[in-house]
Amino acid sequence: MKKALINMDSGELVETPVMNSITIDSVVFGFEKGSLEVLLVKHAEGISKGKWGLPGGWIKQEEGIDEAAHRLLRELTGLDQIYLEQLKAFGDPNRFPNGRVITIGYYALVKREDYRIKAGFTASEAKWYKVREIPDLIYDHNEILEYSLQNLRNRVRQAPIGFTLLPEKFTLLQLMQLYEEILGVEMDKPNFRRKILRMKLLVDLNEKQKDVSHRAAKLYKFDNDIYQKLTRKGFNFEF
Amino acid sequence: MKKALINMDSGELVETPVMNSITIDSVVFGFEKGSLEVLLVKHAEGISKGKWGLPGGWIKQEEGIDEAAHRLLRELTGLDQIYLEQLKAFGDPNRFPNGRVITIGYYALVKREDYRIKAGFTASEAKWYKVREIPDLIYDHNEILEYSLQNLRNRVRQAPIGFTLLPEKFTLLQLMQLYEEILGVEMDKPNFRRKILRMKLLVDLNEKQKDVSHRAAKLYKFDNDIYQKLTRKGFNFEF
DNA sequence: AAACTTGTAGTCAAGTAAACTATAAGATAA
DNA sequence: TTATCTTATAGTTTACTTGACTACAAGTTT
Repeated sequence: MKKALINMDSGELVETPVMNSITIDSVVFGFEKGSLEVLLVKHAEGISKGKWGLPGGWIKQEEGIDEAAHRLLRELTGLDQIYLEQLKAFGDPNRFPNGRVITIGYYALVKREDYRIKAGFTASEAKWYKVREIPDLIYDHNEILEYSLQNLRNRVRQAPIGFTLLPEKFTLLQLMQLYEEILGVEMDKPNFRRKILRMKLLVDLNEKQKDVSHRAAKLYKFDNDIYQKLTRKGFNFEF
Repeated sequence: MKKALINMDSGELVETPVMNSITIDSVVFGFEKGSLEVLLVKHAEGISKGKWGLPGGWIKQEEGIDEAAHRLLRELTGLDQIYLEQLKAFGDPNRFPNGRVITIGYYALVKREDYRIKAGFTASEAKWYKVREIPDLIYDHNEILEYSLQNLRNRVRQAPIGFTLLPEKFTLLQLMQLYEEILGVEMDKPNFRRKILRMKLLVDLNEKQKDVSHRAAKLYKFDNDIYQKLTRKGFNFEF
């Protein structure tokens, strides 16, 4: 068994410096058919066997925390190079049954179309749950999820991170429904379209939807350059 | 020497569960005479002797992290019951010279008038620095400070946390100058006053400044109840 | 009393938002 | 092939908000 020994007065690491009372747990959001969903994994071992929880794990001693979050997500779900941001640390002394473990929460936004290709999981191990139908999770994971949802709702009004949840090419209606779903409000189509187009953040692809049983809508994509410029001078998405 | 022993495979704590590779560092903001300032402390021991840094320390095993942040600030500066919020965790593997230590950053907003009464420090141990005149700090504390400043600038536009930096009773001009200082912009007095009064967030105290060498301005205070209501439906302070 | 400083009120033009109506472009069914 | 349905897109109107600016009020200092 590999061990760590720490002088509690100076805080100096006396033997091998390790970092194993800290974990990372990620809330991975996806959007499909008008619903906001979260990726959960089923725990295979220990007391929490069979229960669902957020994907997560231990930080290695030589890696940064953002780095660890990316690695863990890659290991658990096959997702790579995704939008991932730190939420905050959760450290209630009793959040974890055997001893004190602090966890650093992350939230990720993924395009479901990409996930389908890269996933290394079977349905019994990882599953998308609608945010309105989340079961009882292990430890304080419900609290972390709730916090990240609240955070997402705030963030989405300050920065155009919502786009990260949509496919490369999307229609204005899809975008509007995404905002409606996240913020829990109803919007007016003409007004939404005018407002978002005025921001000049979207690029008209001069393409239309295919295989839809109604008038096809124009496809747009998100322009990252213009977004960078807008962010620097500060802006917000009040709908 | 008190020690901790941890099984690195399962993550279980084999002996006394401890939590000492995690610290807390707080950025304490204050506002005086039109300047935004940060409280720094001088390090008395170790390699960093004589250098300035953020007030911080180790989390105890049986306390929550918010709790620890409050305790540490109380111990180091005598400040109690202040506005304190978690920023995020900083965990670059090399941020700390002897071994891996993750720190959880907090930021605090205090009323300078209160601080003067409660401080238990002499000037050689703790000092307010203007944010534009911060010296070289230990470890990655400059980075943490920079991050918290950025965070403050964002937060201040979403929620009326700025009030926390002002005395109980303040004038509209003081409030405006606070925003100007934090956001680094110039504002128009009449417009600012109209905008902020329309929010109905301030209570007119029907009192005036005293001992000023010009026409005395009305004093206002911040109404917490109304703020709570406003927060629930979401609002923002764009100036 | 004049000059000065800061506080407070109001005006006006330009822009924005919200609610709503109308029409266009396809798809499907009678 | 015409009518009907659904979704996309354009435009109108009214109320409100913003930003720039002017004016004046209320004290202080010289």
